[in-house]
Amino acid sequence: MLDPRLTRTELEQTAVQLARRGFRLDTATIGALEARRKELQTQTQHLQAERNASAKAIGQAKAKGQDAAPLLAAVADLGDRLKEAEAQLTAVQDELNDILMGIPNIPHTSVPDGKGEGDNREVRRWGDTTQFDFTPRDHVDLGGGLGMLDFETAAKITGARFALMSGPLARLHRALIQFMLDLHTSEHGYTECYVPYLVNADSLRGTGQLPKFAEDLFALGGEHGYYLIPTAEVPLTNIVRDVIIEDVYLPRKYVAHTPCFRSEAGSYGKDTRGMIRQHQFEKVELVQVVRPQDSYAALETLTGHAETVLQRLELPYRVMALCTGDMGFASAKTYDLEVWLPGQQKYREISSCSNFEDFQARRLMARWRNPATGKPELVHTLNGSGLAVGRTLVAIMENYQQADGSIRIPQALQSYMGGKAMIGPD
RNA sequence: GGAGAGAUGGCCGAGAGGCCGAAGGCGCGCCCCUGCUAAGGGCGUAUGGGCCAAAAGCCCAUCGAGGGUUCGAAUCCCUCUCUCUCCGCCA
Repeated sequence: MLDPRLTRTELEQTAVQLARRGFRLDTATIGALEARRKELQTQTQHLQAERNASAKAIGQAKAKGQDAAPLLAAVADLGDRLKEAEAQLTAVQDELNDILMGIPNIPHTSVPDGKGEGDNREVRRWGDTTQFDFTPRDHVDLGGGLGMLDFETAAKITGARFALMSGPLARLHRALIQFMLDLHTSEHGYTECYVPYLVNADSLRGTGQLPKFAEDLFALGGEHGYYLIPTAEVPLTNIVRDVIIEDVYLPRKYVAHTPCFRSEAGSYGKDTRGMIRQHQFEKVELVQVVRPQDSYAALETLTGHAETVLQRLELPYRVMALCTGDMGFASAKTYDLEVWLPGQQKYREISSCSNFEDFQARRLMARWRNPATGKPELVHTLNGSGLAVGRTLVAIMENYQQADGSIRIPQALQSYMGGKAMIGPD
């Protein structure tokens, strides 16, 4: 959520900044609602003050044994008028709040302008694209050939967009998770967390998935109304919801491995082949909660932490600065990491690292006590995939494949694979 | 699933229709006193919001959440959430 002060006093300037990302701010409606809100709030508070004053007077009169009847008569209709005013105020505030909750974050000045994916800017590139003296296959053929990756059986068990892995490939998938967690905890200073995979609506509102993106989520029926997490960002970032953090405890750096569940509504013909886009996938997620003045430096280091995973695995990638039109709803600035996939002859997204500034913090009421002012102020939140495990597995399969369909195991993972250096058809 | 108890400020804890944004204590901050080992005194110490150019000031809201009763609710009534104890069940 944006600072309501922006839509109260700097409405036009805010509209200009939001237009950069293709969002049209309805300034006429907001301006009118704000004027109405102000009027109703003033009126309501006057009536409340009147009620408080007369209630006090009645109490004092009764305490002195005086007749309170005339005082009571004077406020006879006050309750009704107050109730009416409060109802109108609530209605306007709700309407305004609905609009406010649907406004995306303002892009940082360093974010390149653009409409979509094609306007993203390459920041740097690491490694050369893998060369083969045979025609490289994609992970679906490779996994199928090994008999360790099976989409048909997964479709029988559940449906489309699920995968069944088995044997050494399933172990490699698990090894990746252990490797990433060990790297981030022991070398990058993150605190490992185990978190709930089911969350309530408040948590999803806090990080910005609700109310606008309900169709992307899997919702559980029943009395609880819980949702399956689309990313560990939700439980990890919500650790600091409604919390005032003392300065000495900043920055907070959390890492968790979780499954992620996404309905992928609206992506029907996209990436239908293989493990790239699944309803369920594993991800190791990095979250940082930092002082506002530190958040842009933190975005660079956090992105670097995710890059380290790719470098240790010796997977070629590039870093893209997302343009204004391609950024997520809550983000002020995002870098995507794209890994080279020989099967597609393309760079594909494997991590997304974002600075949300105070956008999430405001919804979360996540604050720190600023020693300079002594007051609670909003923190800045960041997160990034470190990395998407399924896609990392795909990248390893495709980049480390041999002519015979076997797959070499990257050096960094061999200790997690019981010393094995190769996955072959046996 | 059954039975019971509870939720008050940074923490502990009182309060049982008006004098309560809330006693008292602890902690924390500032000031004073005293130098002889560890104390004494004073003051202050929640959050969000409105009016205002801003400050000051005034006002509103908040005692787990939401509704209700009342001129007036931390206090009475209803619903929900969470915590604890006992029993059952369970990985």
